Amino acid sequence: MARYNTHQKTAIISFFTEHQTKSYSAEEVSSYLPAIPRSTLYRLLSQLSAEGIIRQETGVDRTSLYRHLGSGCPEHMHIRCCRCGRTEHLDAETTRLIEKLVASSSGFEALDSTIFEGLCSDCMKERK
Amino acid sequence: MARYNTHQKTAIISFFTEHQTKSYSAEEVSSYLPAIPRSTLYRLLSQLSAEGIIRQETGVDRTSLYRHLGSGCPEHMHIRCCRCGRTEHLDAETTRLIEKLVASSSGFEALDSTIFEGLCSDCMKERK
DNA sequence: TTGCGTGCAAAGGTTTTGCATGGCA
DNA sequence: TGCCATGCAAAACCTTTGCACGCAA
Repeated sequence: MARYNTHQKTAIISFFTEHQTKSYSAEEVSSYLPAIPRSTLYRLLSQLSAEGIIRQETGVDRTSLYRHLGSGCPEHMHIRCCRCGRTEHLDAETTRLIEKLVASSSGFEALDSTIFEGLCSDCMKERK
Repeated sequence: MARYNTHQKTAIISFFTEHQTKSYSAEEVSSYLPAIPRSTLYRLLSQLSAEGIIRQETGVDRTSLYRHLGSGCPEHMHIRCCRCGRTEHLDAETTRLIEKLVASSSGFEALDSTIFEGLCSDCMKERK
């Protein structure tokens, strides 16, 4: 486990503390902290996830997104058409309902960042 | 859009027609059809997805999985801990309930292959 | 001083693409 | 015959890793 507090680590924690409104890709974090090389960035991102300071999610393009764990900023789940790629978001009410269902069924605290995959109405019509 | 019916395409369609019980990675399809190079395989996999013959999903490791679209084989959704990686599946009842919620909210036909990300009970405890 | 963390460069794995050739209609 | 699809190789992309050096404690 981590032992030292380096500037790099401190800088990344500060970044997430100051940016709690959304999730960021490694790319975005890097653009805010250009002095930190990618290798170190990924190492720290992974370490901070393990420490429970930030959390790692999967974005629509399947790359990682990172978010401050204490973020009090509820998001809504998305659904992406696996045929045409169209992505929409579910309303807040549905998102909360699903969170509750998942929690009571699995004991996990589901993230609001989940991306469902499915067929949109247009693509369902196309399907003979 | 596709025009020609080549053996490669026919072979892949046959593969999925005969294997409807689960989703397959490109790697797995390739092991069944070793004569088809990866580039062609990916091109056809993508084309068949667009044609609505198979569908493309995201696996736990974020690589693509492909499944016959007509598959009458219901699966259950999964939830994966974004801290420790532990993955469990939701029971069938919860899965169906969520599918209905998503459908009525978005008009999309949600896939049972969705993977939620969240914090498992152990990791929630560790979080101070 | 000790050994963990960093930085660099290179590798890893999946998926995509350019281009000349081959094969379906 | 005309054009689409294939095959090969190489690239693209995000992320990980090996290794020697630097720095926190």
